[in-house]
Amino acid sequence: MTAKPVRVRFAPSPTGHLHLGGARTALYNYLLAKKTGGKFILRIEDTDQKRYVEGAEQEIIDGLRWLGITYDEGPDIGGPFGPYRQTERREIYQTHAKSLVDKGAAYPCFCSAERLEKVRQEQQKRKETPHYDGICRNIAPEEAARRIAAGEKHVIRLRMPQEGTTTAHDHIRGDITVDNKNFDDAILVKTDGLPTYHFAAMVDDHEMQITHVFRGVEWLSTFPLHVNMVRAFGWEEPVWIHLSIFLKPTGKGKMSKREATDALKDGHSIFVKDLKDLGFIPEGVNNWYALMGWGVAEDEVMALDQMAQRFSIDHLTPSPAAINFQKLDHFNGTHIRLLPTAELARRLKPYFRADGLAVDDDTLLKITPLIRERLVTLDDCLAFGAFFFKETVQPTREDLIAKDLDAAQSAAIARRAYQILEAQPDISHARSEAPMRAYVEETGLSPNQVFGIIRVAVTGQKVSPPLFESMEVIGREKVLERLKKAAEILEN
RNA sequence: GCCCCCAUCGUCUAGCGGCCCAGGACGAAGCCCUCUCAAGGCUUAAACAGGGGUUCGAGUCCCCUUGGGGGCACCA
Repeated sequence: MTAKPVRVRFAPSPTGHLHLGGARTALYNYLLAKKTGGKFILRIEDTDQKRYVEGAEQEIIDGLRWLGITYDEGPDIGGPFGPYRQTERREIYQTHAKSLVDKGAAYPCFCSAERLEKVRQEQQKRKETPHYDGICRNIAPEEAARRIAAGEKHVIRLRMPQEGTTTAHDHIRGDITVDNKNFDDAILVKTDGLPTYHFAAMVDDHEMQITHVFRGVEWLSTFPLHVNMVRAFGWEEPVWIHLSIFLKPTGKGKMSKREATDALKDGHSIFVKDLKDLGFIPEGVNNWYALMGWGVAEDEVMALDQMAQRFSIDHLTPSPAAINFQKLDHFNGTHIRLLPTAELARRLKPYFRADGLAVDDDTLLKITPLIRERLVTLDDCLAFGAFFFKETVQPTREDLIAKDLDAAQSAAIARRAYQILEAQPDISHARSEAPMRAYVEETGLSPNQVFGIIRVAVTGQKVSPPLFESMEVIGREKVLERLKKAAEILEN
């Protein structure tokens, strides 16, 4: 493939949360730019004032930043092809619309939305495909100019060819040929003077010198329309790549609002913001959705820079992909284990803090290697390590009783463990394990039974990081104290 | 209804006419390791939607059927 530097763009509309599909489109753009030494642009498509959501643009920016998908030009950082918000580019669209009208490739249409709606309903009643009836198509330019000058409300429509076919080329799907009679004369500029997506996107992609366009398959049906527009201008076409959508885990249909809520209850989400809050790390998240639609033969675990090296638009797949949250868990856990200890500790800290625990860095650094391979998400650290930061633990009597033993026997073991450990000069892993194993030997019980009692006594839970390492971190004082308390609980 | 797209293990995918009795990953099952839970190692089960062509030869090319998805707005 070409190593020529590309100019690519992610162009979301600020109408909701940044989700998986958007993030993946952004990622592929970013990857291609990095791979070729090109530029990646963020452009905000905010021409629909009705659907505009306050804060959505910021969420997109924050989400991309968190994911590590950085852009070279964008609304918040500027760039040589700005502005990067479409509402700030009105004049540019006006100019281009005028040039198209002058060429006769577009024309003003004075039909009201109400009339069009009526026409549409009548067509549907007659079981016809709804379409614009084209009555303004043949208004003489002079008359149109007069009506515009008189202040009559109008839109600008593209004069689409009414016969023949249009063939457009998609990089992963090949040629797509459609009969031109299936197309309406699409609206380019709305009554409010703002461009529609169709128009604004084509104009901006040209103005910003975009070489490759990644977008969702929802644009595939209007693809020939866009190509016609670009050709009407006489512009060079970019390489088009239509990415498939994500299906819900069952593979039947898109994720619904309800299913998104259910996923959240299960600790998963299709929204970037949630994923962050849920304790997923960008490395894991990126790796996960990158591979839904990009086929890699082997060695699937990759960081962003490795992905950029290996990325190719020739290995993108056209078929829709069902979301698999189990795989997200896998990638997340894998990338957590790949993090250097100090870095992981740094990321874990806020989760302990949020739980109201007094975290000291020294302890945090010691326990990080102990809990690391047990984490699927960052907030799992609480389940495995919260007790390290607590003064006391509250084991239940039930948990303290080992399998096949009774309370008195278990208490005796706790007492004996106390004596053995107290006799040691310190409670380091090296010092504690050997005598304890010797004791297990002596009793004829299983390590599981004996260590189980001590684990519950010392950590307050049945599942914990390795016992001896844990005791070393907890410290001699507290370990002995907790052992004694456990014996008392059992003896009552 | 009309138009367009898609189709390999349960899921994500490799495969771009012979290298494939189809490879990897997640998940599942079993074994090993083991103080719990994990992590790790090994092993197993699991797929070319169906039918026609083209070709010496098809998962790979063409057509049809079926199934799935998307679109048919002064929304993106």
